[in-house]
Amino acid sequence: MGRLAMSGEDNLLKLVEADESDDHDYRLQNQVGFVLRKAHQRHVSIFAAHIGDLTPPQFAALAKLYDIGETSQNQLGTLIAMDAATVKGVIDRLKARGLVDLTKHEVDKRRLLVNLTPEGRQAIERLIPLARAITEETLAPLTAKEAATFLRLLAKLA
Amino acid sequence: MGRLAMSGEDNLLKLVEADESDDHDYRLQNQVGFVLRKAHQRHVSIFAAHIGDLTPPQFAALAKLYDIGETSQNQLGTLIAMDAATVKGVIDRLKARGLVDLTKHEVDKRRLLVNLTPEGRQAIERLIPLARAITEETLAPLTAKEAATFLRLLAKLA
DNA sequence: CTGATATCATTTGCATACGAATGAATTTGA
DNA sequence: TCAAATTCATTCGTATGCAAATGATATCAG
Repeated sequence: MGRLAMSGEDNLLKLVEADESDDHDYRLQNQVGFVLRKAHQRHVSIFAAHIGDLTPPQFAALAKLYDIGETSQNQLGTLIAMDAATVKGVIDRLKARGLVDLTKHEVDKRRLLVNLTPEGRQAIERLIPLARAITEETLAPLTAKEAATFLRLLAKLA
Repeated sequence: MGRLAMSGEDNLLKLVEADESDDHDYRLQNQVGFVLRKAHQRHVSIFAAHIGDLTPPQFAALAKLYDIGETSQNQLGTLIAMDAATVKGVIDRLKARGLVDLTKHEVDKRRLLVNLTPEGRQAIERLIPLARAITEETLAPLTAKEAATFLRLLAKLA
């Protein structure tokens, strides 16, 4: 690995100018972090175009609750990759909209149990078909084979 | 495309139970947006471990200025994929730390020109080698061949 | 049993990220 | 030329995202 944009020629010059040329070989556009950030931005934009009244993290919380049922706020955060501070805000907003409700764990008084309300269940069932379309549109620049490869490699990175 | 996690068996049952089974086939972990978000989180974490005193967006701004020299704030935002409101905050913080300076465009009085200070130049030259290491570590779960494939497909998505 | 640890949740502070509204300056087009 | 449209920058509001500190509760070890 190392230099990503260095042609085969001009090696002598590169050696002579060493540091400065080396730095200017660095291209932001080729760095995985920068492109990852842009790809994520594009996906969020596609998501918003299909589902305007819910953010991807809010959707993730509902979808996970629909999948596994009642859990503690912290456990839910672990499952959808949010730290405690972030998940609290997401759940608070879902609660304010009546999509989840919160109850204290009877045995372990530290825990806050989160569950879908009937409205929340209805919402996620309505949204899942849209989410399938969002995934498809996000992957649309790739062929089916490329998409499969991409998802496999992305999963190894995440 | 469509259903991502449906086995070949149970098709009759699926048809009978239709909607409910269909919804429960949806797995958040397989959705490109969710995995993209997690991969991005992991990269930011690796970045922070190597470069603690600068965020990836701040680094991107410095790297781009180092690459192209003075530009307007808006143009810089376009080049590093940030909207006007976001880039303003990033530049304000870099200015507060003395890494960039701002001057008014003499001809077009709407524009705010951004440039590296000597300290900013020194900082980015020091950081670029670390950024190369960050890219390598982020891609470490992949073989060299996989990494090349991944970057090619990711670029098509972004 | 009890002091040390660990876990769950909350709060605060800071940094993206973006939509929408606003104001200033420039460019366009009839 | 001059009104309309566009561009650049700023501000406000809302929503992640994470580190660090705090408080309440639970578990563990001696």
